Amino acid sequence: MATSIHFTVNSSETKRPVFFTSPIKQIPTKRFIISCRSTKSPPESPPDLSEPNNNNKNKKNKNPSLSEQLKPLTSTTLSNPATDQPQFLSKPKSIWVNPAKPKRSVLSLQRQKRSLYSYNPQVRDLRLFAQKLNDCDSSQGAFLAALEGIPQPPTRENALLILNSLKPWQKTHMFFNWVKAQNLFPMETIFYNVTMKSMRFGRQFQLIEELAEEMISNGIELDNITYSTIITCAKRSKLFDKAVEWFERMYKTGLMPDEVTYSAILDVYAKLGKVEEVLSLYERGRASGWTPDPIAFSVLGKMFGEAGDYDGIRYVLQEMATIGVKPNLVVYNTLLEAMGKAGKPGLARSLFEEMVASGLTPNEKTLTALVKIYGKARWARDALELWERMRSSQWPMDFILYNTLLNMCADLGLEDEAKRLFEDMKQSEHCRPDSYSYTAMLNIFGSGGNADEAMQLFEEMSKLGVHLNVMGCTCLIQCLGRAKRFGDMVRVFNVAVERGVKPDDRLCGCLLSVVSLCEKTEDEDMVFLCLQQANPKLVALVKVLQDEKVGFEAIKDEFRDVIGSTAVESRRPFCNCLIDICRNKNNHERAHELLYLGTLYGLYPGLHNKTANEWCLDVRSLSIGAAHTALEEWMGTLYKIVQREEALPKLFSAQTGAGTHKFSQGLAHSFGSHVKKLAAPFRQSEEKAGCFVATREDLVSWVQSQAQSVAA
DNA sequence: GTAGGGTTAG
Repeated sequence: MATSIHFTVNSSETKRPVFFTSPIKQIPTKRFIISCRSTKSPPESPPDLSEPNNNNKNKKNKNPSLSEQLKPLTSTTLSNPATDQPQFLSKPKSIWVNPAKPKRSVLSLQRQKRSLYSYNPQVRDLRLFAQKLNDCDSSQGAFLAALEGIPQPPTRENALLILNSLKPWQKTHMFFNWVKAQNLFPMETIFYNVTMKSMRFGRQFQLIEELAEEMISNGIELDNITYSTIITCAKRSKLFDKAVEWFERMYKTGLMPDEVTYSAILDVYAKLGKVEEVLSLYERGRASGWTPDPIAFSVLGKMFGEAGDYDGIRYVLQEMATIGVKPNLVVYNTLLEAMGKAGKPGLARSLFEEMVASGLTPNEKTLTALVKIYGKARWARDALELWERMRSSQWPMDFILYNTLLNMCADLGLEDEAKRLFEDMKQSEHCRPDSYSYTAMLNIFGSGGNADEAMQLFEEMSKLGVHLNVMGCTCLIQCLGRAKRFGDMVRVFNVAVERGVKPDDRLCGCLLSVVSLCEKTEDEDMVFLCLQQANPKLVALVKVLQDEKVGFEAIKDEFRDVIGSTAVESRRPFCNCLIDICRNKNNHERAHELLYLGTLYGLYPGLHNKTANEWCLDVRSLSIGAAHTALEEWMGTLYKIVQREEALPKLFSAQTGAGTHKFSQGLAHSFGSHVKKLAAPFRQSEEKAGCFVATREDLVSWVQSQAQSVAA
C-alpha cells in the first residue's frame, strides 16, 4: 500500500484562500483509492440502472437496490489496490470525471422542476381564511366548523394555497382529507408532498408512510420531492432503516434520485456512521458527472467531524478546492465544529480567519463553535481576543453563544469577564440567564473561592425561581466547604434536595471532600448527616476506616463494594478523599492501605511511569493527602531498590502540575513542603513548573545518609 | 405564498 502520496494543489490561483494553498501532505490511502476508482470501469458489468423513463415492462425486477450496487463497488474499490496504485500516483488530478467515458449514472443531474404557480387574485382572502383555520381550536369538530366558512368550493390552486399555509400538522392533515372527500379534482402528487412536509414538522413518519402507500395503491406518482420528504422525515425521527428502505424502493421503481434526494441519503448513511458507504456513494455520484454543492460537503464535513477524522476534513476541503466549490457559512460552521472534534484548535483558527477574509460574516453558530474550541484548548488569549472582536464587529450573539462563553470563562477561570457577560445577559431582551447560565457562574465563583458571591447567586436564584441543578449544587457545596461555611453548606444541600435535586456521585464526592476539610467533630457530623441521605454506604465505609480493630481484608471488601457501585468518574475522587480523611486523623497506615487498594482497582493508572532514562511519579490527579502518601511509598520503594543495588535510571521526577485554578495550585506547594519534611532529594525544576527532579546521584547519596542516620 | 437536502451547549 502506498504510504506517502504527496501532491500539491495548483497554486496558480493566487486568490485562493490561504488554507487551500497549503500542500496536502498525505491523503489517507484507503480513501484515495476509493477516489481513484471512480474513473475506471469496474471489472464487473456496470450496475443495471434503468433510466427513469425507460418503458421496459420488466424494469422493476431489473433495477438493483442500493446495497446491491454498493456491493460490487466496495469490493472492487477496496480489494484491488495493487493494480490501481501506479496510475494515481502519477496522475492524481485525473481521478475525476472523464467526459469521454461516461459512466452509468447513479443520480440524475437535472434537479426535479417544481411546478409554477400562476398569480391568484384571491390570495389575500385565502390567506385570511387559512389564518382563521390556524387560529381555531385543533379539535376535528372545531376545524370542520371553521371550514364551513370557506367562501366557495376550492379550486385546485386555492386548495393548494390553503394547504401550504396550515399548521400544525393535524390541521394540514384534516384539510387534506376534507379536500380529498370533496372530490372536486384529482389529488395529484403535489397535494401529498405538501401534506407530507407538514407531517414532517410533527415527526409523523407513520402517517407519511401511510400516505405514500396510499399514493402507490391509487397510482399516484411518487417523485423526488416525495421520496426526499419521506427520507428526511425518517432520518429526523432516527428511523434510519426506514430511510434506506425508501431510498431503495425509489431505485427499484426506476426513478433516479436527483441531487437533493441524493444528499439526503448521504446524510442518512453519515448519521449511521457508515463512512465507507457515504464515500462510495459520493464517488459514484462524482463519476456520474455530479458537481456536489455546499450542502453535500456540509454532510461530509459533519460526518468526519463526528468521527474526529482530521484526514477526512482535509479531504472535504481538498475536494471543494479541486471542484471549485466555495464553502458557504454553513460549510465553514460544520468544518469548524469538525476541527474542534478532531482536536485541531490551530487549524480551526486559521479556517475561521480564512472565512472572515473571504467576506463572510460569522453567525452565532460559527462563534459558538470557535469559543468552545478555544475554551477546550485553554486558549485564553485567543478566546478573549475573539470576544473583543465579537463586540467591536457587532457580530450576532444568542443565548447559546452567551452560555458557551460563560462555560469557556469557567474552564479558564476568567471571573471578571464572566461577570460582565452575565450582566450583559441580564440586561438583554432575548438572552436572559437560565439555569445553565447560573450554573456556569456558580462554577466560576466556586472554583475561584468566592463564597459570598456564590451565595448571593444562590439567593437570587431562589428569588427568581431559577432551577438549581445538581451541578450548580455541587459547585456551591464545594465552595462553601472550602470557605468552611458548613452551616450554609448544609442549608444549601437541604434546600436543593427539597427542590428535587437528586444527589449523584459527584455531589457525594464533593461532600466527602468537605468531610476531609472539617476540623471540629460537630462540623463533621453536620456534613455526615447530608452524606447519610445521599450515600449511606459511603458513610459506613468512613466509619469502618476509622475503626482500628477492623483488619485490612475487611476494609478491602467494604472498599470494593462501595467503589464498585460508584460512577467511574467519581471513583478516584472518592479514594483521594478517603485518604485525606485518614491522614487528617493521623491514620497514615490506613492511608497507605487505601492508596494500595486504589492502585489495585485501577483508580490510579499512570501513577508510575518508567523509561530507561527516567522514572516518574505523576500525582497530578491525586489529592494532597494522596500525593503525600504516594511520595512516601515511592521513597520507600526507591530506598529498597538502591539498597539492593538494582539498576537505576539517570533521572527521577515527580509531576504535580502547575494548576490552572486557584485551588488546584496548592498541590505543587504542599508536595514541595512534604519533600522537605521527608528530606527527599527532589528540587523544583527551573524549566517546568510543577515538576520536581532528582538525579541518580542525588538519590543514592540520600539513601546513604538515611542509612547512616538509621545506623547512628 | 409558492411541495424536497446541510450547521450551535449543558
